[in-house]
Amino acid sequence: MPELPEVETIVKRLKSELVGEVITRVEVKRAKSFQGNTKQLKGRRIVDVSRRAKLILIKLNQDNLLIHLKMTGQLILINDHKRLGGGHPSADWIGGLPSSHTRVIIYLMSGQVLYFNDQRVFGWIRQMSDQAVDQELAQYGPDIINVRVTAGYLYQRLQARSSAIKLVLLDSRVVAGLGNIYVCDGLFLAGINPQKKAKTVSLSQVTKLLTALKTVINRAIKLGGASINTYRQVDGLSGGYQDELLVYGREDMPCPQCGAKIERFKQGGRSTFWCRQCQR
DNA sequence: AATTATGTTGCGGT
DNA sequence: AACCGCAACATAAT
Repeated sequence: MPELPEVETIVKRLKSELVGEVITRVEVKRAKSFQGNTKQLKGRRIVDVSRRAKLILIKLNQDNLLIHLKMTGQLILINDHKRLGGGHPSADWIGGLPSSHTRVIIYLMSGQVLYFNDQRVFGWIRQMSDQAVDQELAQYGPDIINVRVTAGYLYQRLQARSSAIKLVLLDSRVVAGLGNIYVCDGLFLAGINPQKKAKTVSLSQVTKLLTALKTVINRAIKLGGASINTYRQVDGLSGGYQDELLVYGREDMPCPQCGAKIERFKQGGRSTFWCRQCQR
């Protein structure tokens, strides 16, 4: 899934394209992917698009559409059946649209069409009231790039946890927006062993860790996210961070700092990539 | 055929 | 309570 940088990239583009648009029709091709009343949504105006954690919030003049892309969700916007921004067709998205992975199609008054593709069908679009949205979002800790996340805050939260630092960073109740890619790369950049118990990470290490996490996150935002597998930007093109990965997905390749082999092992059922020389 | 996959939730056991 | 491993969701690629 898209992690924070990928969702942020999508949201920025959607905001500039969709604010002021009016929904003319919502077509649900897979019931599990959409919860709401499609008839009610007809005629609703999009007043804002924003991101919180890894969620996309499309605010309407009444109600909201809250979207989670989970592992394989894509939001691709087509203008009059031409891909936004032009360019020639490529392998940058999964087939023509709608594709066999298209789960929901949102038609807009201007003629633009928003496709929600989701190969694995873990993602969803939900029509929700303001109150329901607040309730849903309240369970998340602050975003990793929120100014409220200071080294002091993070240190305090880590102190309370005896599990491995890698696993605690993936806990969205502590900080939101981080996923496997950026946690692996952030821990590498900070020189911290992913297996180190969270409560044993010193304040100066936490300071370094926070800087490292923000560095990789902001770099990835600048590059339009990491297209490892199915992630695509709103125009269907790939991001660029996949070409700058430090350790994620680089098992057996040389460490960018010391040249030792990057290793992989499982934590919480998921792959952790790291350099045992550089991360202590 | 088995393993892997950017996420999250929930269950049972310790 | 905190923590852990594992399964579940559903699909495709290697």
